Amino acid sequence: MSESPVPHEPPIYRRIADGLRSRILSGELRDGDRLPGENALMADYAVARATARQALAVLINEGLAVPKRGSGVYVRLFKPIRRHGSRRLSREQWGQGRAIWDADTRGRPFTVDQVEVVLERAPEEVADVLESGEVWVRRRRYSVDGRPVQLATSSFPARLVQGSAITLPDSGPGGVYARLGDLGLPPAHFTEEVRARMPGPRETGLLDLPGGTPVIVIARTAYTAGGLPVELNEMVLDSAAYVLQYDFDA
Amino acid sequence: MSESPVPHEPPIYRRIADGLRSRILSGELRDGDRLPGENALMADYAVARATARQALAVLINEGLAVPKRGSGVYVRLFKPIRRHGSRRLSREQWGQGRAIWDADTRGRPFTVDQVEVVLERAPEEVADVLESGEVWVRRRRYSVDGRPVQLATSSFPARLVQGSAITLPDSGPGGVYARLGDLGLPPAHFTEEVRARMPGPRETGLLDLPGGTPVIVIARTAYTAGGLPVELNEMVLDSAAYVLQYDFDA
DNA sequence: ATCATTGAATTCTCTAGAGAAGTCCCTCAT
DNA sequence: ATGAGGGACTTCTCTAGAGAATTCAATGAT
Repeated sequence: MSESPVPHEPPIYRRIADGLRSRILSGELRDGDRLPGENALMADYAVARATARQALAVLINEGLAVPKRGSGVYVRLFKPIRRHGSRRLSREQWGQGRAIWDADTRGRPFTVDQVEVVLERAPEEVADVLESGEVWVRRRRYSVDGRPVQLATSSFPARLVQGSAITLPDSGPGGVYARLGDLGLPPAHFTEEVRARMPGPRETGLLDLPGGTPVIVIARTAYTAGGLPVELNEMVLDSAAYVLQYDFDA
Repeated sequence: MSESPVPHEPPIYRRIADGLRSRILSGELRDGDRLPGENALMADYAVARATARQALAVLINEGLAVPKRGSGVYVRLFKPIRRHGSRRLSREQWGQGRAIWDADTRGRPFTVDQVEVVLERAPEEVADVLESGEVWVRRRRYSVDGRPVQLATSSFPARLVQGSAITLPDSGPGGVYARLGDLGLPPAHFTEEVRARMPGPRETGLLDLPGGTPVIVIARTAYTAGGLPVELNEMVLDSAAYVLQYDFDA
């Protein structure tokens, strides 16, 4: 009968989460600070353990907090790496080029953790793009400051790169693009498709992701000036570690 | 003393989730299919309700499943909209331009749900980019097929656009970019910064997001040929609804 | 000084149960 | 046929409690 004027009072765990969130966003709790844990919330709000956990899970899920088992729950810091799509058009020449989000890569070199180079049958999507059933695949993991931030899987049409250093773990000076140049197939054009989603268990493990961190997935296709696809690079990025930047003209 | 040869047997809820996930990825369970619910899992695996819920939460969190209260948990479908960064260089002219991810926008027009146009003091980050303390702000929400997919907040330096149709809810034919052209300030260059993260409660509400869906945040700055910043557009996208595409030359 | 051990604190996993709230379909009266 | 009303089923929220796994600092032995 009675229409409730307030559509719905949020549940307890949500109100606890809201309180903590506003303390984080207001700056009262700062990067790396410790949040009140399960026990503290149980005492403060007189709720059961599961309810306190649920409140913390909300913040962890939003990426605002990171749980450290046996230690506590902490406010998460965000210091992303800036990744430029097309360097050529980048901000230097455009206005002061102020950026919205802070980001430093200064003096933090990438290191390659794991490399694997194998000849494989291409899965259907890859075969479609590269117009090749057999591909050389280079899988690697990149880290910054010892922290894994990106997985990359590059595929090359086998018939084009057979015998080149692209099929070796060490692709030589200048990397695979220099080798493609040696083969008379220098990439002239790139297409990047960007998605975001939650990681699967494999990605969570390889990137050592805390809960509540999505991944950015980039599928980059490189074409020669003649329009021939020569590489498909699928990258999986820790979204907390990256800002992508793309510059283009109208 | 004894090193466990198996590093760690995963907990029950994770094994249940793994089983369901592989049934989804193998194609046995398809888009829109109903997953075994709490009660079914309790019976099948002889676990408590909370454990069954935890298993389902894993999949929901990965974006593989969507819960429908009172009804069940369903495998999620993914039919993204393709958003092009620079149309000018797009795939049409480059190879066959096969795409990795399917996407259709064909015949699904955008509609604008909500529009708000106000004069505001610019927050610090915005003021920095636009070099203006006062800005006209246009907030709107876009939907496709009645489903909200994007929030957009455009800011314009107040002193530049004062008196133009940009300050009105209906910006006229050709939109705000046409109006900037009328003012002698046509945008010539764009910079887009792209991030991904989990949504806050406001965004979850406005975009009607199910659990486990990250958002993509794009901050786009438009510059005139002279390098003057004329617009900052902050967009929040349902990541399950979008694929971004960027094309550029080497 | 350095290293190993202990113990308290913390998160993580799980059980058992209950009621609220929403969905869906079948049945019955109109 | 159409609509209203139940009733079964489902997810959602929450309580109470217990033990495992991990972290971290203090203590004690070398």
